[in-house]
Amino acid sequence: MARDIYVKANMKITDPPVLEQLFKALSDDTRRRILALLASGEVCVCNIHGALGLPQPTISRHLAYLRKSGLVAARRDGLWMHYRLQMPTDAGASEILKATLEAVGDLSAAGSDRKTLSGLVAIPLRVLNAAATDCCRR
Amino acid sequence: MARDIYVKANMKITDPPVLEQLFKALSDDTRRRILALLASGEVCVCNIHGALGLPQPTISRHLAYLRKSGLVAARRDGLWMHYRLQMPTDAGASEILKATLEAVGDLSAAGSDRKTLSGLVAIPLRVLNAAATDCCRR
DNA sequence: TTAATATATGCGCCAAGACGAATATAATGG
DNA sequence: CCATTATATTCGTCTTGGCGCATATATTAA
Repeated sequence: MARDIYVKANMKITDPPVLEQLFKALSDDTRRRILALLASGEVCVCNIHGALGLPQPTISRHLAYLRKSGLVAARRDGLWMHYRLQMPTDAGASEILKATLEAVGDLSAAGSDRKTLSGLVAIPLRVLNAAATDCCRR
Repeated sequence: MARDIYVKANMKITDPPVLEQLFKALSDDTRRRILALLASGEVCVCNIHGALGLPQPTISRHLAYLRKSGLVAARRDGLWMHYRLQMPTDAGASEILKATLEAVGDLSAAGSDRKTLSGLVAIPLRVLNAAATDCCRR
């Protein structure tokens, strides 16, 4: 099980702009809270708004930022917009995001957000917690 | 400056400011190249300057930023300042940084920087590569 | 002391981006 | 059609932080 140390021929190609965008997206606390929430599954804007307790335009603008960064995807359902996590196709970026979700998921803010969301959508907190934990391990 | 908060009996939680600073630090390409270079070991400012091919004040200011972020440490040796990586004490931040170093280390820019550094310090490229690869696996 | 080298910092300018407040757009129902 | 609800965007303002350029500081040697 010798490991190759002369690796240069087929280097993985993480695009610098991909990392640039990723880290800028992760540089905001509100966006990290949103991503941590979406780790539990698809959530509609009004519930993100309700769970985080921040102004709706603020949520909307951060969601737009995350959409442009390719970290979330949206689905319209009548009046509601449901957002979900979208893991980067790039392997390196994906690993970084997973590590981030794991770290952020343990924050008290994330736990509190999930708790509030649990009340809003009538899903048991333990289910949301389990889904969030599961998300970063796959 | 406190880094960790202890909420429940034995549950360590990442302090938000730690992640905030980490991601801001990682949001710059030059800083990521510097960190990737330091993954090979301690490097003096003039060699970082030489390897990246960027103006010395630019390097110096980014190093100051990384120092304030707690990601690098400096050691003076006569005229020279040697910088080295300093892994965050926070477990979550540490995992994120490791994943980042692994992704960045595979970039062609990082490989090229190590190659130039190899010429400057007369250390075989394969040694630098091996050290960099080793750094993010521990 | 002065000179030389290595490193750090100050200044001016500029772009990204966060926020509050107001408003615009989209979809549905009456 | 109009009203309502959900979501998105625009505007003005402010802060952060990047860069180039010049200069300041630190250390060593002559």
